[in-house]
Amino acid sequence: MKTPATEDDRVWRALSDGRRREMLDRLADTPMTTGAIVEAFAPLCRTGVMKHLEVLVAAELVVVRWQGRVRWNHFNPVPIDRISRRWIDGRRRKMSSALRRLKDVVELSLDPDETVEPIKPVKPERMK
Amino acid sequence: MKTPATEDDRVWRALSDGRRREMLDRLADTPMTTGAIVEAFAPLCRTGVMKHLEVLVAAELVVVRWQGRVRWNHFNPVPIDRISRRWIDGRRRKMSSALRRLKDVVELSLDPDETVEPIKPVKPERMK
DNA sequence: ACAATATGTCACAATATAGTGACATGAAGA
DNA sequence: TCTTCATGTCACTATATTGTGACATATTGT
Repeated sequence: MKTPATEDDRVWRALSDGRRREMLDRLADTPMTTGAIVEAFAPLCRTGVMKHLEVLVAAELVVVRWQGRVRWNHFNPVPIDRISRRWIDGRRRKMSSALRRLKDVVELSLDPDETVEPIKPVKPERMK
Repeated sequence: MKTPATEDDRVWRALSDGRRREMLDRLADTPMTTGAIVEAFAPLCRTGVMKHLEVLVAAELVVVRWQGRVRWNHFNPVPIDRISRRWIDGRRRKMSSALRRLKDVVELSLDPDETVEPIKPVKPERMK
């Protein structure tokens, strides 16, 4: 990504990592201190956990709250709701027509001139 | 990601890049040849475009169909629908209760012992 | 046969990301 | 005060991702 990174970009990026999705999943059940998260994600080291949390906080998927020396990490569902609306719900129509097109195309693939498997060009091993 | 990468992982990864999301957005309107995509995404070079397409194909978000020497790239909405169901719809309940918890916590933050802003520990500039 | 076209592959550089260990600091408790 | 605890920051390595140019190959049209 060379553009400045929008809010949505940060959310998608944050969600692209399975560990972070798992962290969110746990935090959606209940807020946790950083230490508790570290235990839950062993053998990943504490610094590693904190880096993931940093990404989640930057995306506003996690909200931090302090209680003395303890840091509580809270899941914030708003950003996910936002990208879900913008990207999923806002495209339902497009998607269903795309699906229809795709089905047509795949079914037509018995036509000798057209293939779904790219067995046509160059040496078969190269043009996979 | 050190684990083998599941189907869902590949989808999330693919969606984490804004360019790829934009490609999908266009392909959702209409299938395109690789050349047409390259034109649309100038000044990104052809090899760059193909790498993005490769990621999208690996995630099954794009289905390829050959017609002579021309490669048609079709958007496949199924994987997005899948992660949407598993991750968004399947967590609605969790999310709304998390939101309630979060609101409570944020409102309570007038309590002198508890803060949302991490202004407590260490030197203020360091413990951001 | 030949040239132009559309695509695939390779080798490489630049940058981003994930992860670790060492060290530092404020809070809480004895 | 002194010790432990929870956390933050820095320096560094390893790996992944992104991007480019050069070259190769099949298809199409002349």
